[in-house]
Amino acid sequence: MGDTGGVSGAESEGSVRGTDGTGHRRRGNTRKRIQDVALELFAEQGYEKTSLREIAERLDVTKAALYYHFKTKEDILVSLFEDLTRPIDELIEWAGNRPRTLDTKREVLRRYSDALSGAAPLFRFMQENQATVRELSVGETFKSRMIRMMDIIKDPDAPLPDQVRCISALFTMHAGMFVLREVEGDPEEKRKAVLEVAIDLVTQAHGSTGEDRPS
Amino acid sequence: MGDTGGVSGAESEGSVRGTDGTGHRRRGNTRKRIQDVALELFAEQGYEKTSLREIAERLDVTKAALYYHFKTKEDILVSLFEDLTRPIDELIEWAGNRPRTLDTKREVLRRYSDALSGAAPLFRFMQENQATVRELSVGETFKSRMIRMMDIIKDPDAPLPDQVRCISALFTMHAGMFVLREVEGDPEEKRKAVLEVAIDLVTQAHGSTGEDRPS
Amino acid sequence: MGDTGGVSGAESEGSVRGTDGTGHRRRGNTRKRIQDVALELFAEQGYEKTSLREIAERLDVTKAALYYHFKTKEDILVSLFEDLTRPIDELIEWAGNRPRTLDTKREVLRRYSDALSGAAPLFRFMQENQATVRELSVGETFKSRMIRMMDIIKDPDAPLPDQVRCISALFTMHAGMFVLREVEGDPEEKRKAVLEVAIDLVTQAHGSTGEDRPS
Amino acid sequence: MGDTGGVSGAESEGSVRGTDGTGHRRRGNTRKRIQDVALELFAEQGYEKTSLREIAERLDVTKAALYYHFKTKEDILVSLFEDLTRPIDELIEWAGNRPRTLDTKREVLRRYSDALSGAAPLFRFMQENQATVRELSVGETFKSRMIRMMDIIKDPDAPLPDQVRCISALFTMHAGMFVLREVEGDPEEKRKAVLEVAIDLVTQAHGSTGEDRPS
DNA sequence: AATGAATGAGGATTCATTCAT
DNA sequence: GATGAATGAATCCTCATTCAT
Repeated sequence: MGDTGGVSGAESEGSVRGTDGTGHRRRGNTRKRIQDVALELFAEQGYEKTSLREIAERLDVTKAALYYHFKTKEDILVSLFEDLTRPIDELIEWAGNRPRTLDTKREVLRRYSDALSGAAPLFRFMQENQATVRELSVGETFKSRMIRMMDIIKDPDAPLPDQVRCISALFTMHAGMFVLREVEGDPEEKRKAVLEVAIDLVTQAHGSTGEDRPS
Repeated sequence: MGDTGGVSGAESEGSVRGTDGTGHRRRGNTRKRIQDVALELFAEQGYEKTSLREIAERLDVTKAALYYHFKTKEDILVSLFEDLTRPIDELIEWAGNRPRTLDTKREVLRRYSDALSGAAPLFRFMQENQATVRELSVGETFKSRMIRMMDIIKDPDAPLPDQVRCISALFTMHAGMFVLREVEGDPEEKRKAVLEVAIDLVTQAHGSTGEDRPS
Repeated sequence: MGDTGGVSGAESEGSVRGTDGTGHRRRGNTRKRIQDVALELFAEQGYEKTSLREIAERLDVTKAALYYHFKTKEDILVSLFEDLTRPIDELIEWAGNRPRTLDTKREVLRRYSDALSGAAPLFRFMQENQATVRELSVGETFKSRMIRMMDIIKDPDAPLPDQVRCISALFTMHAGMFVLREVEGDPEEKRKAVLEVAIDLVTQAHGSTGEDRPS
Repeated sequence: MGDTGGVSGAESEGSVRGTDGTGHRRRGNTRKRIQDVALELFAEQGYEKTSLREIAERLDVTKAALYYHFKTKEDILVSLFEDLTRPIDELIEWAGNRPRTLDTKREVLRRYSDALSGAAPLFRFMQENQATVRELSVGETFKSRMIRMMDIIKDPDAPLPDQVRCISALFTMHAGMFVLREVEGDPEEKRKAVLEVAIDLVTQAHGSTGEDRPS
């Protein structure tokens, strides 16, 4: 499992022995281990195909143990979502307090790209399990986030093709994450290429409306 | 569900000749009715969440009747896929026999747009159930179709951003189908806007390589 | 399949084209073909594991066609049983009208051996599906036949070991049919060896009671 | 069912400590209770005809409870087989380390008789469900056990009739178990009669080869 | 002499969840 | 902080059988 899949950034899975900062017998990492394994399996096989039995078996605990840490299966997903999408919430908040200039939008895309690659497996999961996720609570949450993102970069009064360009910019970034796994090349370079195209799209969209032109 | 969801174009669901109110002689079309209902439910709720019981109930037949017409649940999906993706197969074949000029690519996108909107629910389904579909036989088939499409419009030696533009063009068309349901506007106009953006993307990708320039 | 499996001795399965003796377009062999295939599958896989679908598929007819010829699945088995065990009925009748001398018993065993190898697959089936067959009508019939056979060769007042010898003689002949498939050697020779042992057993049983001694 | 059917010798079925009449706390022994009931039903009705529903109902638990204790239906049978055929494995091992004299063979038969009657219902089951068992994993296991037993008492270079005698000895013991239920008499006496006949058969087989003669 | 379409009953199996310990 | 044992509801699927044509 890659580190990007880790739920709490820095230390994940690996460091099992040792202290958790307080100097005590480190326990309490089970919750995170559950999240890690769940995310990995959800992303790999989908939400429905991943059973709690499977998660428990991988962790070598019983299903009942999962229920000590999470109220339901859905709750595991919710917790992942909350932990991992905070950067995006912050981005949305940050953008809310700024004028909707082209430069802002470009900066938004740059930051979004970072946020996305910091939680790639989760976003891949959301993308590949839309039908399932739609009837889960995170579905609503995710959708409203996306709508907020669109509000930020898309002008509802612009000509339709320009609106499409903005939507496309966002989706290109999402799709980029897993479609480009099929393409050769250094991941970081690919990310930059995707970002470049997304920025281009938004720039073009802006250009035709003629608000503030890029160089 | 619009008529585009119907499996064999013209008459769908509605026209049930024979005694329908009295007994239940609705001869011969049961197979198609199953496909129609299945597609509708698969697209709406996802593949896993749609049970054969539900399909059967909607049609007012028993589950066993479904098994008379299809060998397995997956088989229903396969049959839908085969029936509905024929136009895309033909498109791929057509494009295979042509030089890969910009004009060809644009024509491919135009035809692809038609093909897509002729089987919108199925494509929406494939998009929203990728995790599930990946381990189904249609998953492989679909993936190989997509790769063929990419071979047609994408130059593997072009700079990365241009390759991304091409991929983005394709995904914009896919995503356009269901994301734009959130946007106001006439469906046909939206389709045209999406197509315009996709063609633009491919054109730009082509331009920077400098093969054959558009006007 | 094999000729011993054929329901009516001489011509089975193979001769499809041609006339059925009257000079007409041979029809009416379907019933027999069903019996042949059913016996083959019953013997190979067991009664429960053999579905009517499978039988029908092998014959390239529909399940419904089977119901034209036989009232139920069980009925197919019953018909096989009736057709194939006639020789044994006749043997029992023949033996019923004779004194129970050692010579009679030996002759019974000889004839029994013939009868058995004339319907080997059916007997193999009966042996290997006793649990199933027990609750079928043929179960009762078969059991009563066996009891009659025992009455013929076994003396209820003989010492227990001698009674066992007689039972063993019969079972040796049954088991001989399929256990010896594991042993190398010419089938006809094996049959003779089995018969020899069976006769020996009955002879010994008789000897100790001292009725009429063999040479 | 007799105690010989019990899976773990001593206390079976009956002794259910805990509140049995009131609630349903009959802790810990559920696994064994499942085995007991399954064996009883398998032997009585056959493997296929015995549904997990039936087993569960008899135990007054849900089907799902069975799946807590056993992975599949087949697994229940496998567990019975493993638990109950250990004595025979030991016998085979014991015999493997000894010269193949007549005395050894006789001792083998004696011990085999004991082993058989210690797991009579299972052996009856194996005998009566051969067709079914053949495609189950225990089928292979059982067959290889039988072949090992034959290796021990049968000389592959002896004349065919003598080989048949040895096979017959083994089958007589198997068949003896359930065919003799039809014959009057004390079970223990019947067992001894069967053993005597089996030993006789092996002795005769040995005698004609002339290795080491009995008294 | 046979088919096409369907049914009702039941099969094994899996799942998320609960709760006393 | 976790387990062992169990449940209830649902899943896909298979089967023997029927009947109008």
